[in-house]
Amino acid sequence: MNRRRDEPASSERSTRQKRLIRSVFEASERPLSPEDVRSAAARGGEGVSLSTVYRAIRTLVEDGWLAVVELPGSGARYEVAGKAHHHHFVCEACRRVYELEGCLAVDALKLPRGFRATSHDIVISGECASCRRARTRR
Amino acid sequence: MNRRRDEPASSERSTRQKRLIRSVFEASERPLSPEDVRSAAARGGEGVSLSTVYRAIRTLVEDGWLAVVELPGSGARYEVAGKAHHHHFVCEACRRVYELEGCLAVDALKLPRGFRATSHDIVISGECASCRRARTRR
DNA sequence: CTGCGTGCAAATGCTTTGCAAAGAC
DNA sequence: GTCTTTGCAAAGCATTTGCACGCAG
Repeated sequence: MNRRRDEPASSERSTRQKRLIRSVFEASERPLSPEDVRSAAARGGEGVSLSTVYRAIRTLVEDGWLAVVELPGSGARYEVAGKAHHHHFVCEACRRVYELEGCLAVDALKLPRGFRATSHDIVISGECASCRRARTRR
Repeated sequence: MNRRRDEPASSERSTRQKRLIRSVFEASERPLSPEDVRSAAARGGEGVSLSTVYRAIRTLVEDGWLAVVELPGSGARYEVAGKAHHHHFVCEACRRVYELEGCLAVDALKLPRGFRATSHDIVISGECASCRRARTRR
């Protein structure tokens, strides 16, 4: 039904940079910012320029290969698309982003007459287990 | 229990600009961006500089008089705090922000062990009634 | 070869900050 | 008069874009 999600649009050229950027996302279990991607890519020897990361991300989002994750109080982050519908948890202490399972019945929120929803974003903020543990001694 | 929410902290001076900025928020029924505030304020003859708006907003948020509204894909907006708990709807066509009544039982989203939630943001995106009407002819 | 993709630097757009002048008390 | 607040311009950031060169096909 949808285009395959494991490769970019056909008209694009395969370059070292693009392959590297995609592998960084595939290896990550949490949403990444463009800078996260650049530094992660840099760790592997050959790097990528930030502008290339931005351009690649834009294309990958348009291709549907990446999903945008908007978080309150910080720039957008991205994660490989196609995962089961889920939402995120942001730890206010360490700023790490966790993926949560499942989704509320958002349909329960009644919209005004004539309004039609196409998507929703839910972000829970709080304190993650490791920060809590660290704070409450040990 | 909480500080009064109808006036700023006591140590601050009352200036024409601050009074104007607060009145703009009180007169608005939807969240405003700093630029929204500046232009709304400007309509009333005497204006305010953007930097003053930014400074006032920051103070008002710290005082708890304003609440921050984070929207996917655009800068933060602000609304007077103290309203009943609610969420927002962003029309993807006209970009207007509407307030929705009620709230889902967010507690239904199970957090991992040890995680503690302190707040949540829910934003529904879609098409509002007036844009839909305009699009479907008439 | 032909042309898309990349890196760098410059340009943006939004928000913050330094500083001298204006205003509140 | 003293100390806060304002406005403007400059500084910061994050993101985008123009361009010349390099690499994929």
